[in-house]
Amino acid sequence: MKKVTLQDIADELGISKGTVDRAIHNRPGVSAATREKVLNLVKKYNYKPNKVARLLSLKSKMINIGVICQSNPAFFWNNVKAGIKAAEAELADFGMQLILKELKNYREVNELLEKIDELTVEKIDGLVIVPVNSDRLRKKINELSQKSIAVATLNDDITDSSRLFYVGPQMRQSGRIAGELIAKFLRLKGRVVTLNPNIQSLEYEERLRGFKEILREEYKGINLIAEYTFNYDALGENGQNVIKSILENTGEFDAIYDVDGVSLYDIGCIVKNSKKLRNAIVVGHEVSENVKRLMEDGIIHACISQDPFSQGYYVIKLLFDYLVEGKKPPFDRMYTRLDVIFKENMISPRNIINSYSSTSSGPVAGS
Amino acid sequence: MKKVTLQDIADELGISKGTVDRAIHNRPGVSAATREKVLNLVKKYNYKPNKVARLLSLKSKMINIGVICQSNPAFFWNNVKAGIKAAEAELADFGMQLILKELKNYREVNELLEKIDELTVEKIDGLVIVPVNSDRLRKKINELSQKSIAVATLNDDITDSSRLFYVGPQMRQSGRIAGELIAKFLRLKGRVVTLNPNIQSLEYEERLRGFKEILREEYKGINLIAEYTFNYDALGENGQNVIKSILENTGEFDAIYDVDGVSLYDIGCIVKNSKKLRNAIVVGHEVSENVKRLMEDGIIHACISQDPFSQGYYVIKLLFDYLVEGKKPPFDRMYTRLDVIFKENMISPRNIINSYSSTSSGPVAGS
DNA sequence: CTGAAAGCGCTTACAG
DNA sequence: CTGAAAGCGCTTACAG
Repeated sequence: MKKVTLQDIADELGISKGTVDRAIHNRPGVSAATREKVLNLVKKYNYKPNKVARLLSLKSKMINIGVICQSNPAFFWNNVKAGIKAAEAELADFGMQLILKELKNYREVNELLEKIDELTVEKIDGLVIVPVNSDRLRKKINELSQKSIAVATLNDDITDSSRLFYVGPQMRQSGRIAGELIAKFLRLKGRVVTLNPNIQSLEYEERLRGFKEILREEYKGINLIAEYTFNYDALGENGQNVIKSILENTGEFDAIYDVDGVSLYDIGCIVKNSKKLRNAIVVGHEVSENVKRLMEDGIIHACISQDPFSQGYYVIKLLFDYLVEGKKPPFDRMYTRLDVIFKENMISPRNIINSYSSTSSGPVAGS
Repeated sequence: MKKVTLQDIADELGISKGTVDRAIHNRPGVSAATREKVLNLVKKYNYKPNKVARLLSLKSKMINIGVICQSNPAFFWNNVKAGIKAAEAELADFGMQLILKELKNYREVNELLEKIDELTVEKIDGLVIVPVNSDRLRKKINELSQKSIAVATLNDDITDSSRLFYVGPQMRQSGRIAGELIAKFLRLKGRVVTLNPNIQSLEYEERLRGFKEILREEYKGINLIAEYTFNYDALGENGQNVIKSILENTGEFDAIYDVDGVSLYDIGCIVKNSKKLRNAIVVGHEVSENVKRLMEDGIIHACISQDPFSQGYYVIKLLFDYLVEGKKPPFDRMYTRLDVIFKENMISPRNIINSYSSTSSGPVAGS
């Protein structure tokens, strides 16, 4: 009934706990014969080292994790950071130390490489980054793994690199959801316009691909009548007016899919303030406080959220597990939930456990 | 830089760690003067006892938690149990022992009371139940708290009892979401029929209340043209035919809201197999494998899920925290997420972190 | 290759 | 009211 301990196994074999420990963790300095005897008993009793004891005794060697994350848009990355902090709070007692850096610029490889170098000077065991698609970064990641610094990617991925695992959304799927929502809001028949960000980003490309794919495959009654591609930020002050007149001059349509995760509020305002557009159904990504207001108004019908809190939380937890146990996540790509957010399930009451704080290190209540 | 320990504080004051420990945890046998000195330093250094060390030393006194949960419908309660098991796996090393009992009958107070008595014989520190609305149960809960057994309610609540906290859904809100979904699927205009379970249940009543409330307040274009109340199970073999003919004879309508969480598949089948009903939009609660199939077919448009995994997971985590730290959850009612499930975000790939297993005791991958 | 011992940071009988 | 010591279960230098 009582759980088997290291001591029990040592006693039964008449050897010391030290040796049992060495055998179990495949450390050098145990004879093949002894190792086998130990492993047999371990299997027989299904012995698992007690984690609490293990972590306590491991405390002497702190584990350092460096994180470099984005800062914009704040409504999104603040939630990611909240997740990171929650994991930090939990794991501090387990011997983890976190160094968090934020990028000033949006997806700029030079700044990213600089910060990586700053962190490696501080002797880190693991690193979390939001990668950009760059060969210099690829090379850097490979260098790091040479030095056996484990690298995890967060929110976006970089192919053909030696990064250990990815935590983030299923990008294409999130565009497919957008397609399904619009199709169902239109009772399977209608015309839609997409607004595409003019930024090179795997995420945006994949969303759009997913959106088109599902309309083509399953919702043939929905016509994609126009795609407008522009860099909303670059339009500056005039942005709203420009987009407004483009949309108003598009002819009849029923819905707008806004592909990026930053312009949704502005697009919503355009629709709200235009008699002609007022009845268009708007679907987009990520819920900011401003977006919530437009959902209250009924202007934005639904949003797809990629659970930023969990992204931050789990990338740290998983990396820590790897560094402590040598245990890789079960999948190369660990996907976070894609939540469909309506007015009535916008997470607002603070007592929602979307994640929750606890002694024994559960997630902390999200933003 | 280094974290302050009990020893550090003891050294600085020239007293023993034992005394510091006693002062911090408000245990008897410390002079007021000493206690004050200690607490001052604790505040100064913002000292928090190391959890890992604490739990390891606490191991001697195991904490026993009894859980009595439902078994039907299995597709729902299996997920709840998966959450319970995940919490158990995590907390076993922290000194928690779980005794899980399942009820054979659906919400039957006698069986529940029996099981409670069985558990109290085994000396439990905490108890989790799915309550029914009964004065005998109320009395029993009060008895238990007299004996300082902490009781938490799961999935359903019981008012005016001394239960410590509730973990489960926001019932009324989930009916409101159903209303919003149907309204948006119908472009704010149409006729709806509700199917109400003929079972006394706070949950069902509240859902229906929420549904009607939101139609009245916000979606005035949606007409509730009929409410059918019946006990689907009691109809037996003929159930489908009976409901089918009722629905077919109802006159024109556009959508069906199925209020309970068990009949959804059957209702979907009825709609699927009836020419007349085929175009009705179906919205309901909880996603079983069968329901998934009808979502694939496009028969069921969307489901509302109350995150059964988290219900099981967090009720255990929170209760354990209370028993170990004496720390009550921040809210009397801790709500789980209400997820809106579409075909494209049905959680199926196993690498979705809807929760995830980790060393340091994160949630385990849900079902 | 193996053992004995010290240590991780906290808690708790046991003495005084 | 307070201290010294043992213990939770594992890991790791240090000897041999």
